[in-house]
Amino acid sequence: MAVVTRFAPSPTGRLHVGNLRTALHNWLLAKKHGGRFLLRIDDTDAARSQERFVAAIRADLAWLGLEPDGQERQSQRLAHYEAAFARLRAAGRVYPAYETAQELDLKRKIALGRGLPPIYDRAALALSDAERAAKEAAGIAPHWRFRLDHAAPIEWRDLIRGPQHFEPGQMSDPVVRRADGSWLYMLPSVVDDIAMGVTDVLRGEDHVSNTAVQMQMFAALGAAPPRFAHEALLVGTEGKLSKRLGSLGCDALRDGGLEPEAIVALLARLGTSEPVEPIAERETLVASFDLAHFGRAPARFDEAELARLNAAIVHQLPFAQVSARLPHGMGEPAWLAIRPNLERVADAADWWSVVTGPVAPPAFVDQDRAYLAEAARRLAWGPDPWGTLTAALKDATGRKGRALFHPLRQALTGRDAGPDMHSLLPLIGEAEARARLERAAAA
RNA sequence: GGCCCCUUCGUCUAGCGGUCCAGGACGUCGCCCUCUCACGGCGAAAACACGGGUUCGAGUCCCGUAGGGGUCACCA
Repeated sequence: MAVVTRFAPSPTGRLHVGNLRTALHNWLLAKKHGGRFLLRIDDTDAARSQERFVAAIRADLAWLGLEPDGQERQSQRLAHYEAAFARLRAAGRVYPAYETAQELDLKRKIALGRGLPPIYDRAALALSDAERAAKEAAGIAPHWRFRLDHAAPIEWRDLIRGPQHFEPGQMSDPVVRRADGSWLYMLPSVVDDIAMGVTDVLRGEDHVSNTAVQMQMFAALGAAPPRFAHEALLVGTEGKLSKRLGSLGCDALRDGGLEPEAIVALLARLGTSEPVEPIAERETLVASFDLAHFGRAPARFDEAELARLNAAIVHQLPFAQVSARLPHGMGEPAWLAIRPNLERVADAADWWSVVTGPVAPPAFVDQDRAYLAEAARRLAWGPDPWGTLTAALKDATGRKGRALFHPLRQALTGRDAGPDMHSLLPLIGEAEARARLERAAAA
């Protein structure tokens, strides 16, 4: 059977690293099995959903190369939820409840205070017809809960966590519909997973208990449940779930000058037994992807590690892939010369400015000024001007090592370190190089 | 607090009772390459949370302790 996975974000904010990872893993899982990766916008919460975030999510996925093979939008599928709800209601699996949010909150606090699990007490289920009528007459609109079947334990074999077991009696009957008639995540998700033919639900472990109740929803709607896999969440470098991590959006990553390949390479393998490596080829990542490689403990996401990986990726990037992002006039030879010294592609502009000038070398002592004047006179153009120049100066002055090379680098680039002068000097050009040497000698 | 999950080098992890004085990757350190930095090559240091069991034998099984993560919303 063909594999169908889905990524179902709610458009209430930008995608962050946690989201990105889940999206990527679903994409990898689908591709690994030649299946389809679907995007579903979970926008049932009209108050919090925003159109600009829908656009941002699509753009972010496209930037990362995670193009969906199909898309759905929950706000356009309301009729289906209505139909499923009617079925459940007819089957007695859904019931009206009249408590206010404040009352429920109070009940929870009391239970917690007494050391009890804050589970809904099913008071609404015990209401008589007369009591319900009274509530309705008083103008109280009900919200609706899915009635969990307490008869048997809920079990499934999780593709990452192994055999799972939940006692429905220890869980609250989930609210599936608000008093204003709008839908909560729980039921629409099941209805859509059935309709979309989703075979594998891969999500964060914060969803495990949701899966337990959704198992019963699939059954109540007469559908076989998909396979489930819950991955451990990411934590920050300090080992806790950090605010920084939660707010580290895809936009911030992109603005930070990171390559999508670096983000993908890290997120694809972090927390798995596969080594994190600067792999730019998507096929390699797809081939090595396996849910069996996932650890069950939370993994740390380290921005420094991402930065290092980005540098390694940049060092491999061919000119054709970056030329559009390079400063005007910067060609392939310059890219190849500068590339090894970059952490981010954007930093290429800085080195390019060293080539184009002007540069500001330090003040030299008399001895070095004479040396640089000598260098300006002996500068000769050819296939390897730097090799020719340094060889000539070595003979003429007897200098060697650092004394021979360092003043030249400083005068020509204004810096103490940088790309190989053999490749840098031809880029600077004969006239400009001589001018820089003469200027430094005269300063 | 109840329930679920987790705990091996700094980090991600391999390990499914003996072949582990614990292997790999990243990082770190050293060496090499080299006219600088970077890249690259080679090498080294570095871990079984703690306490009890079970067993001839435990990183591997059991119990407990400590620590961490998740969840218990008219969020998703």
